[in-house]
Amino acid sequence: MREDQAAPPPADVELIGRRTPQRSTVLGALIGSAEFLSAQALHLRLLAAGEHVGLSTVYRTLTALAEAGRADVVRDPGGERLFRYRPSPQHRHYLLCRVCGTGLPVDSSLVGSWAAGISASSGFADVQHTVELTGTCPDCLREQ
Amino acid sequence: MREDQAAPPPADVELIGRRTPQRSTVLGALIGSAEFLSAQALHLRLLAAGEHVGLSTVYRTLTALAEAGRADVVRDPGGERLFRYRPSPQHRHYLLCRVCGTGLPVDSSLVGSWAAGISASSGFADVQHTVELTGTCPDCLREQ
DNA sequence: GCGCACATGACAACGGTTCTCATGTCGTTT
DNA sequence: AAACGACATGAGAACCGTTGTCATGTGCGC
Repeated sequence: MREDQAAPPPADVELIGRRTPQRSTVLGALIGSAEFLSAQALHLRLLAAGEHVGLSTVYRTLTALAEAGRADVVRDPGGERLFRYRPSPQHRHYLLCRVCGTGLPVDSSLVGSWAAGISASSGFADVQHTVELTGTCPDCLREQ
Repeated sequence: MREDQAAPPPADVELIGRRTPQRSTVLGALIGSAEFLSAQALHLRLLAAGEHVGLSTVYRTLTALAEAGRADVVRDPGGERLFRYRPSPQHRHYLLCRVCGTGLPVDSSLVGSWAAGISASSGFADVQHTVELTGTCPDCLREQ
């Protein structure tokens, strides 16, 4: 972790559903993080920053955000779900650092068209794809 | 499920570690299934077939198989791990039916070289990739 | 055949996520 | 401004896949 803990409440970012202090807080923390965060990690951050938001609420908010396409979700090797705010509405893929969690967006148009081709030639309908790249980022590599 | 329940003990397939009836049974069931199976589903199948193998043993065997590169592992949307026997030693990708679980191997050399390219240009080390395609297979599509 | 390291299985423990439900509050309507 | 109803919250329990524990069993090299 290397950025701010408690992001100020986002002024102009659209919330989902009702505007409540808790949702603003969760969304703010998510936006304030450049890394992928688990729901629990985000919850701990908020607690550490003195913000009292229930774990259930964190889960609910993150899940809703993901469903609305406002967050990217990824699964770490342990099966935990990691969230990251997505400013742009398009489908993205990331190269994720296994050590610090930093996510580097990568160009995946190639994978997209590959998946589309598979979809067409296989006869399968409604084909979705998930691509996850993991590695060790240069920073973390240096610190070993 | 559309194939045999209790596969006969595999005669000539190399086991991992000691040759025990339980491992033969688990491996046999895995080989006998064309679909991806969860550890629990496989365990249930064995019970239904009258084979008494402990759930722990099923997990241990499948995990060992996966670590040895003898099985492909995939995560379903719920986070559950699905296993499938891998006859050939190479890295594979599958297009998975969300309804029946059937896995269709797909040509993924393109993705492999794409990942290798990303790896080289990003500065990340030890880059691994997981690609999961899911859809509805023609059979299941027809039955709706 | 002996012995021991490895394997097994019943069960408990664990960790992430979701559910429950009583209470609180946003925002709209009068 | 007050009231109301639908939605949101949070503490804790429940859930579920998975892994650990440990006493007992057994494959296999000697």
